[in-house]
Amino acid sequence: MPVRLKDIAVELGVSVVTVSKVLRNHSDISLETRNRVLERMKQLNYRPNLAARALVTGKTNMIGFVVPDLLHPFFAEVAKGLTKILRKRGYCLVIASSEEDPELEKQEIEHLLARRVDALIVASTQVNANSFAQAEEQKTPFVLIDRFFEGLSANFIGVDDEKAGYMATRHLIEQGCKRIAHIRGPQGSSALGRELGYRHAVKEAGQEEIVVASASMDDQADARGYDAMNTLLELSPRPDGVFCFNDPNAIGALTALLDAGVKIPDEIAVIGVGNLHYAGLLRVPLSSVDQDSSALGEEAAKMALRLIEAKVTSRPKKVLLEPKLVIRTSTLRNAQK
Amino acid sequence: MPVRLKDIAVELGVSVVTVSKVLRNHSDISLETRNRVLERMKQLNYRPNLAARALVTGKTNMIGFVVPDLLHPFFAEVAKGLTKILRKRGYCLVIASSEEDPELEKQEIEHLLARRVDALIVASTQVNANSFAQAEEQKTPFVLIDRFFEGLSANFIGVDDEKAGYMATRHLIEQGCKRIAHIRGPQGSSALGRELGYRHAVKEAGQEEIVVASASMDDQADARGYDAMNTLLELSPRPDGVFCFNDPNAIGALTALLDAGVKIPDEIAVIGVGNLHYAGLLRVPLSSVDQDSSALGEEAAKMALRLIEAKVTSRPKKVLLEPKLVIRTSTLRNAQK
DNA sequence: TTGAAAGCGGTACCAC
DNA sequence: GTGGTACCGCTTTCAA
Repeated sequence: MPVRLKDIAVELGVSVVTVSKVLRNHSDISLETRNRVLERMKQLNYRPNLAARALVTGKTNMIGFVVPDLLHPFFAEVAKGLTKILRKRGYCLVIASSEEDPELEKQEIEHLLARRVDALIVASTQVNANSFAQAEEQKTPFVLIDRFFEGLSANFIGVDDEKAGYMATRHLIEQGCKRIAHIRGPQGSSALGRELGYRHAVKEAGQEEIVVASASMDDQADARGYDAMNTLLELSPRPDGVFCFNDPNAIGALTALLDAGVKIPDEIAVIGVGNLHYAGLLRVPLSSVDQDSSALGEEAAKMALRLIEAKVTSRPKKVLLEPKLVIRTSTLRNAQK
Repeated sequence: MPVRLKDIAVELGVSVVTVSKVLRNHSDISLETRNRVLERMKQLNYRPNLAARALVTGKTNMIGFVVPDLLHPFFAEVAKGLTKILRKRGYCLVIASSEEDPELEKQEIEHLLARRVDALIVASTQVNANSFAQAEEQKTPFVLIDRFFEGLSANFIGVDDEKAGYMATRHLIEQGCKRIAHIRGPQGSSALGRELGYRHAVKEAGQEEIVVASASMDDQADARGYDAMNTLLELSPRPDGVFCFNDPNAIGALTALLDAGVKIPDEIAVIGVGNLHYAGLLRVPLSSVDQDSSALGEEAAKMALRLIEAKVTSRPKKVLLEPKLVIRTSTLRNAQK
C-alpha cells in the first residue's frame, strides 16, 4: 500500500536504480533527474521500506537494549541517554525487559539476535556468558553495562563501583561513624565492587566489617532494605552508619529506622547509591552516590556505534565512569553538632 | 554469516520450501522429514531472519511506542505492561522518546512508520493530528494512550481523568477542606479532565474555584509545583487543600509547604495523581490517585494486537480505566483530630 | 549519467 | 508430501 521506489520510477519514466541512487545521494545522477525525483518523493511522502533495505544491506539500524527492569529509574535514564545519541544517527532502540530473570534474558537476547539488531546493549542478570556466545557467533557486537562478569572478555561501560563504595563509606567515616555496616546487594559485579570499596575504607580506618545481605534484587528492594536494617538494629552494639547497596535499599532502611524511632543521622547515618531523582524529597533526604546514568547511556550508545562501524574487531574496552558523592540530611552529622 | 534456511535445505537434501514449512509447523510434512529438519535446526541453532520474513509477509512483528519521557515512572510502567503482553506474542517493542517535543514526536512517528511497525502506541504531545494521518494512510493501526485529543477519532486507552480529579477533590472535601485550589497541568486532555473533575466537585460543594497553572510539563514538574504552591501561599485567605495535576507537582508543592513551615495536612492538605512508587516514602507521605499504569500498558498492547489481527477496520474504541484513591498522610486529617 | 540483472532470506501458490 | 517459481522492496555490480 505505501509508495515504493518502483512507483516513483515508473511514474517518472526512470529506472528503480536511479531513484534509489537519488534516495541515497549518489553523485552520479544529473541534477535535473535528481530534482524531479526528489520532488515526486516529497509529494508522495515516500519513505523507504527499512525492512527491505535491511535485508539487502545486512544492517537493520536497530539496537537492542535488554534491561532487568524498566521501572528502575537507573535503566530508564540509561535508555534516555541511549535514545538521545541513537536518534541522531538514525538508529532505533528495541527494548526488552528481562524482569531480573536470567532465562528470560537469554530468550530476549536470542529474539533480538534473530531480529538482526546491529548491536546489543545489555544490563545482564546472567551468571554465565552463554547468551553472548550466540551474539559472538553472529558477529553481533554487544556492550555490557552496569553489571560485568569476569571470564567474559567483553565491552563494558559501568560505574566504578569500588570507588562508589569507598566514597560512601569514607564519607560516613568522616562524619564520625565508628561502626559502619553494609547492606549488600544481590550477586553481581556491582554488589561485589561496592562491598569491596566498603571493606577497603573500613579496614583503612581500622574498623570492623559488618555485612548483611539484602536478598534478591527485585521490586521489593526497599522491603529488603527494611528487613536488613531491622537485622542490624538487633546487633549490640548497633552500627552508627550504614552504607546501602542502592537507594531503594536505603529507603527501606530509612523507613525501618523511622519506625524504630532511631534518630537519623545522629544515631545512625544512612547512604545509598544511585541518587534517585527523588532522593532529596524523602522524609529524610537521602545521601547517595550519583552515577550519571544518562551519560552512561550516551557512552554505551557511542561505543555500540563504534563497534558497528569498525571493520575489524578490536580488543574489548572497559570504561568506568566516575561516581559522585551527593550529601544530604541522612548523613549530615557535622552540621547538626 | 548466520545459518539460513537454504543451508539446512542443501545439507539435508530437501528443498527450501520444505524447511520453511517445518519452521512454521505446516501440517503437510512427513514426520520423518520434520524431525530431521528440526534436529538440524537445533544443532545449527537456526534463527529465521525476521527482517526477511517481514519483507515478504508485510508484518514486522514490531510495535512502536512513543513516549514524552521515559524517565517518568508512568510511562516506564506502561512500557513494562506492554512488554509483558507483547513478549508472549512474539512482538518486539521499539521505543522512541519525544522529549515532550511535538516536532520530535512527529519525526519519531514517521521513522517508526518507515520501519513498518505493525502498530503504533503513542502518548502524544501533539496539538493536531497530522502525524496520525500518515499512519492512517499506511493503514498502520495506532493506539493513543494517556492523552487524547478531540477531533481525532482514534483508539484510545487512558484513565478517567475527570473521575480522578473528582475523586481527589471530593476526598479533600471529606477531609474538611473548605478552600480547595488546583494546580493545573500543561495543555492536554489529562489536565483538562482532571480540572473538570475538580471543578465539578468544588461546585457541588458550593466552594470557590481556585486554579493556578503549573506551566510546562517537563523535567522540572516538581519545580513547577513548588512555584505554583508559593503563588497559592500568597493568597488570602489561603487555600486549605490543594489538588495537584500529578505527583511530581504535588511533591514540589509539599516542599514549598515544608519550606514555608506550613503544617501538612492540617493547615493545607495536598493530593496528587499517579501514585508514584515512592509516594509513600516522602517526607510527608503523599496521597494520590492511582492509575494502574501497568494495566493500562497491558490493555494498550492487547488493543494493538487486536487491531493488527482485525481484517476490517472497526470503529475506534475509547477505553477509560478506573482510577483509585490512595490515602496517605498528606491528606489524612480526620485521623489526627 | 543511466539501467538491467542478480540477489538479500524468506514465504506463497500451485504443480507434481 | 514435496518442491519449482515468483516475488516482497530495496541495493549492488557492472555494462551500456
